[in-house]
Amino acid sequence: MTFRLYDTATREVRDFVPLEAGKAGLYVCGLTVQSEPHVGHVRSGVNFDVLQRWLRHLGYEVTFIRNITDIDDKILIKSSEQGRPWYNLAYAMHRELDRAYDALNVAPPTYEPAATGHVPEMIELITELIIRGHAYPAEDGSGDVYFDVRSWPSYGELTHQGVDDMEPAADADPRGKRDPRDFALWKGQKLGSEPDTAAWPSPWGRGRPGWHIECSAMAGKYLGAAFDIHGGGVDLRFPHHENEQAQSRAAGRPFATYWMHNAWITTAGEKMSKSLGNSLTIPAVLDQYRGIELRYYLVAAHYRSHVEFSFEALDEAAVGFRRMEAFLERAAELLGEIPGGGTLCAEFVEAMDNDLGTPGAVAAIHDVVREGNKLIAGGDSAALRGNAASVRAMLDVLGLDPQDSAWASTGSAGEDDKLKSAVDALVAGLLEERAQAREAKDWARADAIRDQIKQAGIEVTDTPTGPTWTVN
RNA sequence: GGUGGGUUGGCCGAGAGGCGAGGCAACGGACUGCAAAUCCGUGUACACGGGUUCAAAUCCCGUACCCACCUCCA
Repeated sequence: MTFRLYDTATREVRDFVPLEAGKAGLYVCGLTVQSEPHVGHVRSGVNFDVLQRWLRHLGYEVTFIRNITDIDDKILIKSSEQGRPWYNLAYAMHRELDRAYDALNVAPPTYEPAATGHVPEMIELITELIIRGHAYPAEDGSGDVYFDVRSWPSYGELTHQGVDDMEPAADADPRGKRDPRDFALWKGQKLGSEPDTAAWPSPWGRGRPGWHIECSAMAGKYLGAAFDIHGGGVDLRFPHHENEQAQSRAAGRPFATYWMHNAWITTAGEKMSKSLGNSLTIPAVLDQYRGIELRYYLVAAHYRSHVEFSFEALDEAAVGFRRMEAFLERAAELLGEIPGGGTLCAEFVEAMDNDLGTPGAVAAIHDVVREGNKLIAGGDSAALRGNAASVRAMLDVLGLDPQDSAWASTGSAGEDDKLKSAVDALVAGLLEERAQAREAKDWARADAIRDQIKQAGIEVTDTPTGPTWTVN
């Protein structure tokens, strides 16, 4: 069975056929680093990380480019409000985003280019468009350069819209546009209101990039004129991706073969960007939940499904994930270590091949976990070994292997271990006493000891191999 | 006005013509001194109204409600 994915441009699930056998080029629109990342922002990071992992699992050599937009109107406005340089705000938020990705085990892309580092490539592309008659410098002397929508007959092809059906942008700045739908490739510096540091020299005077041009320029630089998959959030289909495709193709570059778009996460029925307080930023959520639990929550829904975020649903997801995790822990106690490289079960593979069907993949893991739990009763066995290895391997494809070093708590790990062995020594004596009471069938005494330990916040659980304890 | 997406059991969330994905919760049973965990079992779910079909949550027509995008929001 081949890998199939839903292509937004053709609106159908298609077989993935790479331009070059064995290789996959992937470009994903990353974030505009203007504020702290929230749950909605990282969904795209997690979704495309799963895509990357699946492609690698299938044996593709993946080149994954995810950009950072580090200059735009919002960054300039916000930084000015906060009284700090725009580049400081962008850099700080970029680091914040990296931390969020790390906390969710989102693997770094092959490269993460930033818009401000690619002005020459953009100028080159804009120049090409002007030469070919698809772009023009504004006639009002503003220094802007616009893409000429009317000059490109297939404009609107990605989102299946006719130019004449588009609502003319009422609020668009009409400075020197031939058509209100023309969009800016280059924005001339507004002297006085914008800092000098936010302007770069160009053939059309000092200025800064339009939004869309950066992605066309950077995708072209790192992936070539034609590449396999372009991804991003649904909101980017229009205008961003439509414009990227138009300006790239108008410059003679075939651009992406497949377009993938992830759906939204909303809260209280609204886009997070509108309704966001501070409670849903990644650092705030990670105060209450582990990164692996949040990632499981995100992966358990299909990437094209709208998710209504709630802490109740996140709670449930966390419980469901712990079922898998607890199985691996019990198996590890019996087996010593669970080997890597286990086989993926057929249902899992089928689900993943079908447009990254992570919900089905997760269900498949739960089924294998159930089998594994039955095998545990039989102690160490080849069957259990294979089963646990399989669970681990499947979780790993989803970036959810609890034993992945990426999840190791940073910094205080050694401290935790010391504390754990200290508590263990203290509890051991009490458990020994309880064991004797149980031996004598003195249940009242045994339960009293268990209650005493519980008072200290430690839960004792009896297992076939003896009692264990966990904090809280 | 244009272009898309959605409405599934108490909850989350898949599926896309025929056998009840999976998880959480609940209830019963097994196991356990009791718990916990685990396993087994228990559900007349597909917004509404028509239609097509031997068969519809799934296809078609209509209705209602919700959401997204329409030029710098993942």
